[in-house]
Amino acid sequence: MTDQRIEEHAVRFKLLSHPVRLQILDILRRNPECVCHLEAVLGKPQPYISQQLRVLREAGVIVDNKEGLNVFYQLADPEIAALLNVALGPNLPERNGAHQSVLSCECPHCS
Amino acid sequence: MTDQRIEEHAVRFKLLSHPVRLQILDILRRNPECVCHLEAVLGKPQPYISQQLRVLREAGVIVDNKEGLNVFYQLADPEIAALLNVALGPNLPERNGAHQSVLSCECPHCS
DNA sequence: CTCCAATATTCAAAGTTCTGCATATAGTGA
DNA sequence: TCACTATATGCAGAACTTTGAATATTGGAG
Repeated sequence: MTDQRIEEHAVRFKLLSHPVRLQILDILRRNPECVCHLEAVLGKPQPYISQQLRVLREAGVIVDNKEGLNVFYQLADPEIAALLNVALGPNLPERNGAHQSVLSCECPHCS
Repeated sequence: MTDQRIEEHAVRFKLLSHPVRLQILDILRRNPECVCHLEAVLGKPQPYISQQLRVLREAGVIVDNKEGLNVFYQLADPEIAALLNVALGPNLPERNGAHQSVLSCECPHCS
């Protein structure tokens, strides 16, 4: 295992070592969701959510998908998905199935 | 997934997000090793290694085993082992088998 | 008991990350 | 075009991590 390879893995783990980012990834591994949805579920200010999304996006772990005014993010990294499966438990079909609407989110997918 | 549970997982990932700690864990998942061995392999000063070992020990991820003057550390957390298997690849038998002696290490296991 | 070798602890400076806030951009509909 | 809504960016202070250096502890040999 070269130093450079170890460093890359450490950087990946660092992405997962932040509670808000970890929670975002746990949500996105089930369904693509828009920023306003994450804002509603996590109860954090929107610029703060966007900043964490940027970190994940620039690392290539998630990708964004514009739908009108909304931006839907989804998990795009199978290795991260595998790590989440081991750490947080598998992404079960019953959790995975339907998109859970959230009252406080007004996006097209929730309303 | 409660906030507290997410927080605990984030803390675990943080342990793995440091290159030296990650490398230590990658070595220890193969064999128990003494501090002087890690010092020789990693090429870092001894107090520095001991500090990272303390972080891992206090988190309950490794345990120490005194043999005379030497202290041998080993991985003691199956969940961390599982994460390492997914991230760094499996701990193969051929890597796992014999303890690799290191010239610059003078401990009883190396000489 | 004294010395030596292995490991542990403490502390402080330098660097990084986190978080909140103010503001910018971009897409949509009137 | 203008106003509005959703999202993104930039920046700065606070908090935390990292790293190195000096020093302490512990256990064994003589």
